[in-house]
Amino acid sequence: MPELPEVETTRLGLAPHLEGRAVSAVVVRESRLRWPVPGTLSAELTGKIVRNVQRRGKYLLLRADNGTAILHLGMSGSLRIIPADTIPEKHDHVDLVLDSGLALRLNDPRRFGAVLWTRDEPADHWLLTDLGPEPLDDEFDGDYLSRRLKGRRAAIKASLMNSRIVAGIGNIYASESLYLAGIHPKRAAGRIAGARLGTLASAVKSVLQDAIRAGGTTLRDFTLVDGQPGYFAQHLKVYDQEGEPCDRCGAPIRNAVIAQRATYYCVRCQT
DNA sequence: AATCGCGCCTGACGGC
DNA sequence: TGCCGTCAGGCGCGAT
Repeated sequence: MPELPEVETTRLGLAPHLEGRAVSAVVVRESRLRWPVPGTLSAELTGKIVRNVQRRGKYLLLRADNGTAILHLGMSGSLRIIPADTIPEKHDHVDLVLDSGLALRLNDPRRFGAVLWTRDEPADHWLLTDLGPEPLDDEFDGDYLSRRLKGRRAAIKASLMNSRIVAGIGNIYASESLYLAGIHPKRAAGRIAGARLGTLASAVKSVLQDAIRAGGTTLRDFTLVDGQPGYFAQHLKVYDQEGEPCDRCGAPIRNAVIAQRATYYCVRCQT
């Protein structure tokens, strides 16, 4: 589920509840996530103040003075802020109880998400160290793409979803960005003219920013921290729109599998 | 070095 | 109603 815009809207919702608050307890009901929730998490975090909530790609970073909790939502995870005494429901795996009487609660039916802990700089953690630049940073532009995609024969859509090239773009926003840029998702990444890569970098930024503004995309599991859905699904031009007419030319949107993932595009507008 | 396919999980949905 | 196959927003790993 959650790609960069969903994680960012989650971060924006969490920050005012977490920043400056102490963690009064950590409850792990199910530690079998993508990687086991470390047994040391509670001892490390209890009594500590969350200094700030950051995001890197699709990772959320809860920074304390002695280390950082690294959270990932996988395919089906979501985080809520709830009264600490709320009865847990199915798949409510981890709570961080706060001294405010509220709690941060992770729900993740498929358990592809993660809760980890590091005492070091999170940027040096093995999960984050190889991540490409943030797509919303100035560093991510046509020149950067030109350098990184040179010679690559993989489909541009697979390259956009490659977190070593650029962080945070998943299946929905890869399709949407390529549609906005007018680039066929199957085109070899290394065979796109420089000017078009500039257009693509701008399209990625525009799509992500619009999605963040709308609160992200809710297809099924994803919710904002208050339990409300994100509304970007209404703005999707191609994703999950197979057979619907293209906004621009009216041709039916197609669905094809590229790099093992469903991909949506307009054959007429994307070349 | 780059790319591909697999597997980790649960749940929803369509066809029979 | 139930069973079965397919698919789903991610991502690391081993094989090629």
